[in-house]
Amino acid sequence: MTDTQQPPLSTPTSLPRPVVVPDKPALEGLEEKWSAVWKADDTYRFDRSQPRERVYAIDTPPPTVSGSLHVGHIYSYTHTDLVARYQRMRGKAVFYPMGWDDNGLPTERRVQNYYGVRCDPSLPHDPDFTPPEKPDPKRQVPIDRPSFIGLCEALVEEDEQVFESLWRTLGLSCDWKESYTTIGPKSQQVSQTAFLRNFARGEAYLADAPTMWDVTYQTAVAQAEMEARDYPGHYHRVAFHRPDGTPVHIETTRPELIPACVALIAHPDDERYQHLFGSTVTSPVFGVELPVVAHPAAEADKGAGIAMCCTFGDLTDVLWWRELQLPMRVLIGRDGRLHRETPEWLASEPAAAAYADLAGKTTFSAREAMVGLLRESGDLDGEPTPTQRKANFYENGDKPLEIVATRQWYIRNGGRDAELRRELVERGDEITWIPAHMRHRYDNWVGGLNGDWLISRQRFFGIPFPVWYPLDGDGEPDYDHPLLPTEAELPLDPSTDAPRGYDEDQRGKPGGFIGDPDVMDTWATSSLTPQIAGGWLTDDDLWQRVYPYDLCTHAHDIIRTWLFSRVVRSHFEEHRAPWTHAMISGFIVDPDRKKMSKSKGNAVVPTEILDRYGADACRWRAAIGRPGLDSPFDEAQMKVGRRLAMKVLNASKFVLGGVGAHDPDPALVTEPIDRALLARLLDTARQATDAFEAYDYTTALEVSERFFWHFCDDYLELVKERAYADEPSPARESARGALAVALHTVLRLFAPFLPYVTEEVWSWWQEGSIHHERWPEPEVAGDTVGDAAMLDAVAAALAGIRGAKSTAKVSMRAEVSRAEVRGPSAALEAVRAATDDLRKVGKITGELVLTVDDSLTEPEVTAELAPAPA
RNA sequence: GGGCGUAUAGCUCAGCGGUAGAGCUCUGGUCUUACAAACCAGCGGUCGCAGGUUCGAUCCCUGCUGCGCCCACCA
Repeated sequence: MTDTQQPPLSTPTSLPRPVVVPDKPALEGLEEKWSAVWKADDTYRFDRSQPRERVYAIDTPPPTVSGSLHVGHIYSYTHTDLVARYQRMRGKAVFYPMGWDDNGLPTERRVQNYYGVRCDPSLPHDPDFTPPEKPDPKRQVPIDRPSFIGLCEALVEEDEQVFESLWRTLGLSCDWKESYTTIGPKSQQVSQTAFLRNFARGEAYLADAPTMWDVTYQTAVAQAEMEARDYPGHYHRVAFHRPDGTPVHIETTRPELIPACVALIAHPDDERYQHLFGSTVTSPVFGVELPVVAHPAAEADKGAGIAMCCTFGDLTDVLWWRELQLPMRVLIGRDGRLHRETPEWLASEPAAAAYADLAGKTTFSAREAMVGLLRESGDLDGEPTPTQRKANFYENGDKPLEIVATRQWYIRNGGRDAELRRELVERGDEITWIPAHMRHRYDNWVGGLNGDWLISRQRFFGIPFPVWYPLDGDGEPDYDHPLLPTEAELPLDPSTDAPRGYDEDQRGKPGGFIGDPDVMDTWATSSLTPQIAGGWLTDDDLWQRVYPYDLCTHAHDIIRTWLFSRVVRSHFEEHRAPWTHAMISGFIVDPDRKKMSKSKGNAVVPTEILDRYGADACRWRAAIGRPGLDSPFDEAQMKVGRRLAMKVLNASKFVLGGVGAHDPDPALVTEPIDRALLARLLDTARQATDAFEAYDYTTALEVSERFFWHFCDDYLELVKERAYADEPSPARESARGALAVALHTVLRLFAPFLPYVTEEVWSWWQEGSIHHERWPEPEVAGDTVGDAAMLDAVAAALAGIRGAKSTAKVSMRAEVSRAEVRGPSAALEAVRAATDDLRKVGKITGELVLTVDDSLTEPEVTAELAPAPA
């Protein structure tokens, strides 16, 4: 490319138009002003006429609308938006829908607290229901199921409006017309259809099996929703008895489960218990005869080395029960209490009498009562000793999970199938992980699964299973032959819709049917967000244009839930991963590097921060957090972002206010120093583009910012006298052209990060939205624009002159009577080319001597200051 | 116990096989006509520890230690 050709740093401008620069540009009000314009103009509308290869589709996490937000969330959502805006400027039609995760337990809980009600599905529907005026969370009013669901729907709608307003203020460039909710009809249809297909292919199944159970919410819980927490307990050393009366001591933290004991188990190699294998013992207090068996899962160094197996105290018990084919003695009910009726294996006296002390009690109370019984019988050896153990909790619960045998729906996820597990790990390999090491989280999780994915929940505000069961002549349901609808009948609710071939009045009657009472867990729905948002089933044209998606983004905590579950569904339905890239955010943690949470009181509320510093500052802060890295919240950093936004306004005002609506035309740029600036700019755009292509938005910001500060502090100072000269000259036009090109380009480089100030400045001198402009495209540029190194040499000389004045503690306007610049010849050539500019900015009135000294790497300056005027 | 990440200036973080960088903080200075919520200049680090590879290691390898996260751990 020749000197006079237009480099591609700028696009041809539209017709000249008046430049309107405010006297006092300000950040205040920009969010309100421009988000309204973007909404009115539909600026971020998805152009669905584009073919798949020109579409960039994003699967965005639907926020839990009933939850509370902290600043970490807005950072993570900003990361997605940075990529979305970059891709849009690269010419892609960006499919960027926002969803709301509004179904499920979090919403139920919020409704319960907000209105002071609880759902009682046994109550008949009251059409005149109104919520209590004064909610009393301690005394929740029981209400019928349709009324409860009505309250849920009303409240999530309010919550969603608050969220949308926040996201709009933050400047997320979603197409709001593509929004979805996880409870809405589209989600119901997609969830139920996908479920039916999973069932038809054998990927979903109904099983009556031991299940992790939350006694507070009285629902089953999936592995992905469990977390281990420290839980205090006591070891109790308890004697079982051989037929000859010899005691066999075990240690247990859960003596209340002794009545549910089915065996004692030790490791097959444990010499201490060899003589017991094959024999029987009797349980203390109850005198139930139990086998002593060997199993390798028993650990010799744990407790007494021999364990009692109860159905069920923990997951090891489930393993033993299954592998050793032990009987099931269920003791704990769904309400977390011991059964009120005496179990049949305890029917004999005195077992039944002893059990009467435990019947109907919570596990906690039963434990105390059982210890009392053991003391009476003399089978408690010593005193219970305190211990700290881990127990599994539902992540939203506050009581340890119990294991209860229930009938539940499952989807296969490789937890019980090595081949499927391998396939799912390979799906993970299809994804480009950002950062790469996040793949390990996925692999670890898939590799560590110990059961299939439990998707049914015994709750209300969720998507129902589209399933009924026929009732036999005795009114007992036949779970082996469920009644299923056709896909065309979906969505439906089996609690109000009757299956084909039946009438509604046969519901619950012998020979009739019942509906499956359960709802799907929210992850069973959100695992289908690509399908829900992308028009699967309903809009094949859209689906073909967006699937597979280009990107999914979220923080690392939901790799095991949301990310994995979407891979599972996509694997079954489409035999591929649902996206090509997964960009995983870290957390914003508090200054002590503790995770932010509302309950800990260390969460920073995003609206306050947005109000105080502005959206651009928040986005800047988000952008300096690299993918996958946790970073501590520090308010001082917000100020830095705000300062950059302010600097953009001021520098733009200066450039445009002084030189007017100058064409950003590189052909005007003839002076070597100006051409050096363009070379630096081109290099910056290249680096920013490379970084963005690698999803490294932080580096893209860094290089752009470095250029911009250098532009402001050095270049602008250096050329302002020349650019603002009254007399027209090629030198003046060169500076003005360079300023215009630089501003035109740097605004676009900043646009993904600072959408508000860049749009504001763009409106001062350009038509249309900057967010529809093309990203500076360095790849089609020549490399002969100029010599960027010149700038460094001149900047070093300038710094030398400033340094001399600073050391002398005089004003930068102080005159220099003589200056000498020493340095390598190449640098001096650069300085020579910028002599006039340097003299002006440095106020060098006397001679300026250039002395070649090739021993130096960069210019050094000695400056003699003129005596200060009297 | 398994896995992953991380350790660089007081703080937050870049960096990189050729004897260290930015921003913030701090210190000193400057009203300079875009910006004093600004600008200019400066102070500040044996790059966690110990080995190894190399002409040369902050960077690569091994081990150790600290910190963080994920998973497992309920007898």
